[in-house]
Amino acid sequence: MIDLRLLREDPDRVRASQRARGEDVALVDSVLSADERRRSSGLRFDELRSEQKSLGKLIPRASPQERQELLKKTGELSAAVKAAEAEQREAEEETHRLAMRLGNIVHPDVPQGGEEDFVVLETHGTIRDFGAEGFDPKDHLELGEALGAIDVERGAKVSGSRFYYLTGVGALLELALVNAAIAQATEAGFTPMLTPALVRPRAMEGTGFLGQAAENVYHLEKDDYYLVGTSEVPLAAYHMDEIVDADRLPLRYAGFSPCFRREAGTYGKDTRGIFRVHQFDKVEMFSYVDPADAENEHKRLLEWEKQWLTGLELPFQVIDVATGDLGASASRKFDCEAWIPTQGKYRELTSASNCDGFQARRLSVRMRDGKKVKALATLNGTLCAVPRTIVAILENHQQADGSVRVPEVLRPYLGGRESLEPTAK
RNA sequence: GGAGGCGUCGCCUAGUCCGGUCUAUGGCGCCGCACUGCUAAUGCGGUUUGGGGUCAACCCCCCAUCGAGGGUUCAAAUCCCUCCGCCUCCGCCA
Repeated sequence: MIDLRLLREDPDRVRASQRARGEDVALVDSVLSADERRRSSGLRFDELRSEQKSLGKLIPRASPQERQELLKKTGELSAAVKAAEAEQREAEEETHRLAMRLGNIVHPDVPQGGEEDFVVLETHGTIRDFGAEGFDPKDHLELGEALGAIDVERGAKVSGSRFYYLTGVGALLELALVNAAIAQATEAGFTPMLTPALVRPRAMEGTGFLGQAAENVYHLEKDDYYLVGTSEVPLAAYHMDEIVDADRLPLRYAGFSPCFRREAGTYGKDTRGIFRVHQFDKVEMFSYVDPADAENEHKRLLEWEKQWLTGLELPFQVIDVATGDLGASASRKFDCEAWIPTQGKYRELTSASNCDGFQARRLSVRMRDGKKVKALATLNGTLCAVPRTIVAILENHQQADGSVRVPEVLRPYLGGRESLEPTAK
């Protein structure tokens, strides 16, 4: 939810933001008028209720005639109060319902446009020239199958398309990645967290995933649980309804959880291998900070992601995601995209979002700064989304003989192994 | 799945049987002031959150808030109903 006070003071800014996102601009005025109705109906209720209370207090000590009179008056007031209360509540719900549909205010530096209009901020690492090395790179699935690391056929047999098994060294590789990622995050001061994968509607809605993103969320109808698409959800909701003392900030958590995504509307996209799947594990960084520190924290998250990818020796670029591709809750988003040799392009591996107070207001997470209580800022950034990282590692570090070199940072977590070798079959 | 208990403004807690004097008690913690040669002790005052009014700001005022929602009533922390959460015991099961 955006700051309604800001909306009242500077509606044009909110309109501009909605327009940039490609969302309904008229919604801004609907929210404004609903909010005005909320204010005036609340005022009326407060007055009536005040009168009713003060008269009611006189009743126990009143003389019999006075009592008759008072009962008559308060009886009439009672009906009026009920009506006013109903109207107030209705206006409040309407305001909330409409306001929840507004996306976050977009940061002024975000490039305008859609998915293709991102701006490349940085490029890191060197793309290998396989031609010069004298062989054609194999794709991650071919490599993974030869290593006995990935089994998508049985994944499909058991669970359908976009499911997979990680087997043998594939399973070990995931565990190594997760351990290495958690180690890096812990070193940086994050608290490691294992989080629930099933959450209630409020957590899902508060994090901003039940808007346009709703079609990509699994829902267990019988129990009204949602399967999280990222541990961002349980981490954002972790401090729901709490007031955090300013001197405890920043709070940094590194969540590890399975992630579930319906991938609706992606038919035919990335169908081969494990680049785009319905279930995967991910290590996610999540920060609660003072809003004044949010932009700096955003940069810090990005730096940790770059450190991670650099350690894995992957060539990648950093992009500033355009307005139309931000998602509801981010005011700005940096993605790190790793080079995928067989696709000949950079693909998203990590994503760092600054949500400002958007999630915090929806989830009622606030901070106490001296006497004042205000919404704090939340940010999140991927550290390691396992399958995509495996894709990038296999393809970028493959050797002519079909083996895969293990980057040094991972070796301690793979029993010192320096390369993954194809299994004889 | 079955039985019982509990949920009060940071934490603990009084109040609920018997509706109004609850403007929710007291303690701890915290903040301010005073005092003492110093951080201690003591005294006094303050200290839920949200919405609104007024305001340059502070102050002040009003309304809501006793897990959530409904009901009864002129009036609900208190009575009734539903739901949620936590705890204990039993059964079953990783």
